[in-house]
Amino acid sequence: MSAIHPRLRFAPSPTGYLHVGGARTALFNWLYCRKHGGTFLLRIEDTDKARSTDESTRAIFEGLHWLGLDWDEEVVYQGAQVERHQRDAHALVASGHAYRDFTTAETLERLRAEATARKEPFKFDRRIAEYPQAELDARLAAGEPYAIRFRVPEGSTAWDDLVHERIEFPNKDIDDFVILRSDGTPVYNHAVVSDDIAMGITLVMRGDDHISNTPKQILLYQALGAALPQFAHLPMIHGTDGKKLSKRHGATAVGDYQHLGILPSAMANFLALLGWSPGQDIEVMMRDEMIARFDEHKLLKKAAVFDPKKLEWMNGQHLSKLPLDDVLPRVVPALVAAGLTTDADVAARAPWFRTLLDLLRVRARTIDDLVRQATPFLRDAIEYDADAVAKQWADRPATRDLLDAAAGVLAPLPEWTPAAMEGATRTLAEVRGVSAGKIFQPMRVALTGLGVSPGIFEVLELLGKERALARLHAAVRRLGEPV
RNA sequence: GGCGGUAUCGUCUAGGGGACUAGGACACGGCCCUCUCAAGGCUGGAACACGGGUUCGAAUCCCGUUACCGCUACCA
Repeated sequence: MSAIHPRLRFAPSPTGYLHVGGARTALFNWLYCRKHGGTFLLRIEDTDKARSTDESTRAIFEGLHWLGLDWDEEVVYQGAQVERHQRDAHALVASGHAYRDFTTAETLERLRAEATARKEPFKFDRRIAEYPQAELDARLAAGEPYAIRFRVPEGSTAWDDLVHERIEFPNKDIDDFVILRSDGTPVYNHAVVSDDIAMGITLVMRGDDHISNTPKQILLYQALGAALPQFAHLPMIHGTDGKKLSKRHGATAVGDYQHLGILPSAMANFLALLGWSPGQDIEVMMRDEMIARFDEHKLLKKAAVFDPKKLEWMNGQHLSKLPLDDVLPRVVPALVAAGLTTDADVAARAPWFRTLLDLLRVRARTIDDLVRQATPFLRDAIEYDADAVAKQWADRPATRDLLDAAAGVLAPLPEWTPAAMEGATRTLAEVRGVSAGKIFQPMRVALTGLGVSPGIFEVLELLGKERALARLHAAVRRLGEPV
């Protein structure tokens, strides 16, 4: 049943950014190929010149690159295939599977309007396109424009969908559809089939909004005398309100998530779980594991709702579970972009940066979170968070006294090690008769300006003795000032 | 309207006739851990759309209803 060498394609039309729905379709195609040793192809469906832009094409490439979905052969541009589309269409005319239709758009519109007025469904009557041979020749000779319509045969068309199993359509419900417009350009269904045949596609995996197109395409394959590929129709992705995902739902382009500080592996992991489940309660998967576990037979039929909250959680998981070396290339540029450091600085203090980011990443959900938390460690001056100050520095004189004392016991330490710092501060707490937390919390605010940070001794160590003491003194000074 | 598709906690899902007092995850609440947060552990509430069948037995199979989605273009 399965082809010897699977060839799959992702075929977006470049009329916008790379949508998360499209990204997920691409992901499943890619996963299938990587899992089964297939070839993953990319085809840009730019037949609609009015809506297609190079910018969109670039956005699609970028989105795919970012997600790590690499294609195996040169990109195919559908717009460059029109000659073949025309050839195939005329071949169908020659073989009797299609016919020329001289009916003008205006006439069609009128007939449709009339049918609607009569409350009848409009159905194209192929008899209005039939002319005696002599008249046909005359119209042709006169150079009258005509569209080419497919002659839908009697019977019914069915296929065994990889996710839906058997689907069957009575052919009587399918109108004779246009495959080549009167201006010589191909219509979608025809272009797709012609291209898929030419590209040797063995499995067409796409959104289930194409289910109704499939019988038309199958008919085309058969008329063209080509072998049928397998079909797999993936469910759609909806917004939180259950409607098809659109701009109204906020971020829907993969690029949006990239800029929101999401890691590509987390995005891929999250997307893969929309419409597929590896079972065994497995959720978090790194790339290789995802490929290993991917199983097209476990694809789901039901549309899924895109939940940004879960995406964030997933990102937090990846942020802390990925090898540090895989997350640094994503985080360092963000730090540089925020003006907190430079590549040269990172290179010069690599071990320090690794320690810092390793400590920070477990408590961040997005790269943006991480950048925010790294700020006090990379700037000379810190900003005090009002809430943290209000909470931890409520009793200003007492806090001032405690911080002063803390600086006092830390300053003489011969070695700036966590063990030494902990000993000194805990002893201080004992002497003062307060819990250790009563010292650590105000210190945290003094050292980072924030109410949240890694362990206090890790913070002290990361900051270094000089800067740490300076911040404690600054806090003491600040607490001495009138409010 | 016609045709097609779908239907388990708010959300993502496990489940493919008895193992289901329906499991996990996100989110939400509580507790533990603890110098804060995150992570982690424990824990609470929360679902088989409805109605008929088939069967000794149905979340699982069949039919219908309802809801939602898609196609019905010389759009893709």
